[in-house]
Amino acid sequence: MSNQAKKITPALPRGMRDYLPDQMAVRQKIIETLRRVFELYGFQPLETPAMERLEVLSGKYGEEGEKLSFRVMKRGAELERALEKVKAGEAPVSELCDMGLRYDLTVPLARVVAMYRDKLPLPFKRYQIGPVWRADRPQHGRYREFTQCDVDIVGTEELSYHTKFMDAEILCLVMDVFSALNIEIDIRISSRKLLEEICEISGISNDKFDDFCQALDKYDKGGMKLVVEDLKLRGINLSTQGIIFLRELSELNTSKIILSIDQIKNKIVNNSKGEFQDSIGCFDLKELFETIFSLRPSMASKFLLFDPMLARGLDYYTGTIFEITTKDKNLRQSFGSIGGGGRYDGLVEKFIDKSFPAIGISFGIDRIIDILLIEGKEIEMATGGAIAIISQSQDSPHTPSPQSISQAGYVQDLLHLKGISAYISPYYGYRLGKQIETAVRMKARFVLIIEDGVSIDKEDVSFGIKRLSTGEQRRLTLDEAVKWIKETEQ
RNA sequence: GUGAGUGUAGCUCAGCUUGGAUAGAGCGCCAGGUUGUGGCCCUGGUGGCCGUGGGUUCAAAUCCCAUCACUCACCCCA
Repeated sequence: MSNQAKKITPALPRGMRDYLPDQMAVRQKIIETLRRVFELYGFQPLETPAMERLEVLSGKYGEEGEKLSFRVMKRGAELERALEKVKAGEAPVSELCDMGLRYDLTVPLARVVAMYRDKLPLPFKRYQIGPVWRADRPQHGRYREFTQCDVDIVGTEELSYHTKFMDAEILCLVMDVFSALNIEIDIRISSRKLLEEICEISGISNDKFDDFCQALDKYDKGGMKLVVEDLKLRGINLSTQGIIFLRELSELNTSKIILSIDQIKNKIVNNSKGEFQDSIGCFDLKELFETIFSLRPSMASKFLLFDPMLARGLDYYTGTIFEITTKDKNLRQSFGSIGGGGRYDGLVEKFIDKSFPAIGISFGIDRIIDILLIEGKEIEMATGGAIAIISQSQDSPHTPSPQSISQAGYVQDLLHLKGISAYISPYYGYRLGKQIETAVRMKARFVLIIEDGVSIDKEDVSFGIKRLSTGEQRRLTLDEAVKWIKETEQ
């Protein structure tokens, strides 16, 4: 009966993926590398639910983020009631939903800090790895469900020096992570405070700041011309002076970082008509770069860039911002950024009446994996267990004798006790070629052959053990086999 | 949300322009060659509502319309 029923098409939700065992091996290895670095720096793991109450999520990401959030409908009677209200025009459609899938891991962290502020040590250094969801249109390197790996420090205003130090610590960690992964990257760094100052001097009002940032973000793609055009589209007409100022900034040679920050400071002070005596953005950035240069001199000069044109999209950033891309231009073009983050001092304050300085980085694990695979970096293959137990005898076709099976079970149990993964071939009793072929396909590293008429309860009984990667076969006792298997583990 | 492209076997694709008889290939899968030890080779076999619905026609994988799905670009980002 059931086989006549209409079949359900096996398919995934758009933009979401399965990770098959081979892919999982790669993922787990990379995640392991990251985790190791995080723990070296003293970060602790955290997990939070996939769903959050809608009010926790909303109002944190900006208009675009709002649109791209997956929402979850109310249920039961509550849904009925909301439906009535919406139909009657008494409530907006959004009234039908009360929860949403998390859009990133930063807002949930802010919620956690707000909820457990008395229990958590400050500064709170945590990492979190898990899926986030965005209702984007998928493209290469862009998914609707993807794994984010966040490392954040939530500090306390009482420790004012450490508060500044946090940014440098996060950036050092980023450099260490990519060194461990052996990926060549650039870290572009700027500051929202600097952008605010630039925005003001260019003659753009404060309420257009987000538009200004998003327009500025276009610089990478189409230069100053595109930025000006984009600003126009957003209803911002720059004064000639403003355009000249921005052009000067964009053409600034930033190869000498500290020097160029000083130059920008001067430009800001000069262009401000006496409004600015100094630039807080520049001051902070200079301090940050100097700190990193003293912590990790060689790495810093290799990876760090100062980019006054960097903007970043999320609303909640308040200070230092940065973005990670590969040095390889093609990869950079096709994947975009593989990580990014910044300072978000005001986020916890959206929940409670206390503010916590905080900074974090988000690694785009999926893109990092894609890049490692493209670059052909060697990644350990999955193994489906050390040893497959197969039978030489075929008592009656495909039906091994109870005696033969109990021998296999006995051997398997002994191997397990010695910590060797071992399983009885699903084709146990089929012709040998078939059993070996299957063992290869199931990614076993060895096969052990139970021969006809062996009494295996004797101490010194030996078996044919074949190493599948080389084809080498030896006759060994179980102890010797265990030794061989362990030797060949890398 | 806007624009473009693609849907044919488990997978990658050919065929479509110019409609015509049992819709092909490679890979995979299954069986055998192999009285029993995988990968190579050879032989045979399995496998298709040609995305879905409608239209044109004596006749549609092929032409037209609609629809859905996927891919790419924009947007935005990880």
